[in-house]
Amino acid sequence: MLPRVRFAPSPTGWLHVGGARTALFNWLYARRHGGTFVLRIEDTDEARNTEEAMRAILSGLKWLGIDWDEGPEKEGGRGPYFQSRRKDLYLRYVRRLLDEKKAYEEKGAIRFRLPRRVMSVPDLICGMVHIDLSAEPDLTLVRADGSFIFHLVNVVDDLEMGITHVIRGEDHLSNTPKHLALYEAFAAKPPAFAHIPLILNKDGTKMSKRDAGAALGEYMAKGYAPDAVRNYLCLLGWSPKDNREVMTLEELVARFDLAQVNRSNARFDLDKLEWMNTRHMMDMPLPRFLELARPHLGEEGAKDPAYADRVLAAVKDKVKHLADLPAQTLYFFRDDFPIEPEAMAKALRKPGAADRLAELRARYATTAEWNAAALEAELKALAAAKGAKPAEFIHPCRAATSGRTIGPSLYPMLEALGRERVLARLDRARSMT
RNA sequence: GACCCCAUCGGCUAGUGGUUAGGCCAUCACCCUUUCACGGUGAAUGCACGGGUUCGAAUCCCGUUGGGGUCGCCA
Repeated sequence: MLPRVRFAPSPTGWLHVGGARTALFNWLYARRHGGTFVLRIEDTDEARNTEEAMRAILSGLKWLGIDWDEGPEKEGGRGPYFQSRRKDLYLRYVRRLLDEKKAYEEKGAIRFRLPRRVMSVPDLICGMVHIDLSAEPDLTLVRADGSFIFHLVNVVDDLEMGITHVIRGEDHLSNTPKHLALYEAFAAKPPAFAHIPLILNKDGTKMSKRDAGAALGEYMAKGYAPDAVRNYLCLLGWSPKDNREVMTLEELVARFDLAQVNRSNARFDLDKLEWMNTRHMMDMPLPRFLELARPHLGEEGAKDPAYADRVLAAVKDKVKHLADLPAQTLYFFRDDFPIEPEAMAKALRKPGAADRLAELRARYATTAEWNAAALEAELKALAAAKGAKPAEFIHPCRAATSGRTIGPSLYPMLEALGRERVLARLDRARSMT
């Protein structure tokens, strides 16, 4: 039987990295085994649910490349996929428990009689876990106001939706015996459970929604590559066991399985995510980079899309975060870009810089082919002819054309800027040396 | 507090009785170099502790300590 798994967030806040990774593991498991990934919205807490949070969760999942086979915007045979629209169903299950005296009413609420014995949870990751329910208080299923409690709806939905594997955070492990008791009361076969370790903050405390860096939206806004965030998240609690770290989506799908999921919690390490991000930016094909980067360029990029793409290609291997793009590429789009003090001091105000810029300007004015290779050959030939090191031309040229001391490789940068801009800027800079 | 899970460099991890305990991030040094990066080489740093089992434990068992989680009419 092909697996059916689900991610069941409650729309009470933004998607956080822990939830994102849980979704990812479920999705990966489904894709790896040709199963079905269901997205179910657990909106039973009407007071705290927001439409905004719902949209944030969906867009976060999509951003990570996670699609669902059944769920919101994609109705399947087991819907509806919002718990707020399944109340009749829950009521039927509760009535049945009431009829069979397995539940009772108390102060208007309905409570489930927990079996007072040791329950065993066969967990795919933690092994067999025995938990004694003898001292546990009965489980409330329905509030006095008639709304339903998580444990009830979660179990009923997993049952009704034919979920075969419940992959969720380890924080649910201790509650699982109660869920098992519910399955038993419904005379139903429970799904397999796999409790994955939690993601901790850098200081080892549990990462929760409000912690710094916990919201996936932050990474989306700062312009991380989803390929990198997804890859990094997978490496928290899972390992392909062969020292491979940088992997594409396809590679992750091909390698992922529950058997290689760890039992111990992992800390979120921003430094490594940064590294992973630049790695992915450099490794990814240009078309993919353009697709991710274009939206971050803003108005400047929209004026001349072809030029914008050339700019992006030139800076691709140097970008840390896509959100930095507007500031980082300002000089490509505006002639009134600032000349940084450091560029002024270290390059333009050097003795002989003005002459070099003039010589280079003359040379570039007549360069036949305006491309990186030709520009490099011209500059080096000029340097050799003047008995100077290429660097003595390179640094003033970079400062003059970009106003900065750091940036992409010079020749591709000049090629992208185009002859007209480069010559004008070399002229302008001479008067500032 | 009770119960549950966990424990290898600072972080993420490989390792399932015999290894010089490996890789990646971060750190430091050097090399490469048109800047910044990238890349390369090297360094430093680890099996939480105590008992067992065994010819032999990072690996198996028990305990201690530490960390995390759960005990809601939150999910």
